[in-house]
Amino acid sequence: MRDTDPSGDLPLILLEWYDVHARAMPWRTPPADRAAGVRPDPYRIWLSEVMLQQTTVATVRDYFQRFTARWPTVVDLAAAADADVMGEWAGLGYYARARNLLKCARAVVAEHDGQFPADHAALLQLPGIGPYTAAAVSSIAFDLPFTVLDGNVERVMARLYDIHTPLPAAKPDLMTRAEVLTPAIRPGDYAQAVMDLGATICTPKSPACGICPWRDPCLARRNGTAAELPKKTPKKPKPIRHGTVYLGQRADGAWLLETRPDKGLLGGMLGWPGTDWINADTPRPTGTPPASADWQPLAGEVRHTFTHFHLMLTVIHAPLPAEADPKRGHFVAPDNFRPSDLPTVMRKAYDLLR
DNA sequence: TAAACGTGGGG
DNA sequence: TCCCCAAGTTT
Repeated sequence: MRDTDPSGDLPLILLEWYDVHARAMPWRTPPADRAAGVRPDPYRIWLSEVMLQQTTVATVRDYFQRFTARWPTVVDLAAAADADVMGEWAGLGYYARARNLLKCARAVVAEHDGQFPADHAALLQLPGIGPYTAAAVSSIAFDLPFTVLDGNVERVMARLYDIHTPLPAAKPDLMTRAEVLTPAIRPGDYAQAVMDLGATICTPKSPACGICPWRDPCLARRNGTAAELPKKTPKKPKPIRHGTVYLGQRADGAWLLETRPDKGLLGGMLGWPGTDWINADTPRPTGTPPASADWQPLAGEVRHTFTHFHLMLTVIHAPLPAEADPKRGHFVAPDNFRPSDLPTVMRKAYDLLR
């Protein structure tokens, strides 16, 4: 019976699987605790969800621990200095998330009395909270019946219903299917269960269909198409860009750094002064250094790949005179300089000099 | 709608 | 080495 008309039992089957197989995570309230009445902390759910955007669980763990140790509540985070939050986020990527994280924390304090609203529409109005995160916080933190649609859920739905429309065009259809399945009971556990299923069983390559709790109703498994779903529109090739950064250090050890403008690539992050990064097949002549000094290029170069281009970075360094008055940037005393405050591409330039 | 926006790990 | 991928949002 369930083979031919399984729709009514699908959510229940997955929740039973989740009760046994839920992965432990620092921000997660296990299903047993949740059943005993333990409520998740909306601050920690929100923080983890923002960190998890386009980022693996393994990468997020350490950042989450450091953030919650340093800023235990949203009120603490709202009071933090911008540079401290950006420095703590360094290396996680997609730095607009960190800028919006602070804006959101301050909005929660200013507009919601320091408490995240248990209201999907209100959450959606906050900076950095889009359709996914609003649904995730609503369901996981407040157990409201909203449906998350992330990469995992898209993949699971595409396979469960054998949908061959390529992403992102298929999203509305996948969302409708996901919404129909979302149960009125335990929507928070259910949301995490579908994502866990996608992360551990219904994986992008070689899915473990044999041990999947939804193996019987899954149409793609029945049709042998699971491994090729979801279809995606082809990606555009990445061009190569070239640029130069200037690593200047005074005799007292202070480094010449700049805080990048809030908009654009690495916005709001600490970095080395340098040239624009220009599309080219070969390196460009170096630009104008931030201060007069005996600049010398380093052997080798920094290679780094961003979302939409490859970068070849020439690194130039110089000792700076004590009276140097740079046109750009500011000096950071060695006691205040943490290489870990730099975004990865800038840290690579520092590592090349070391 | 499409492009911009990071990084590290796995195959 | 290279390509794909990860619990997306903003413009």
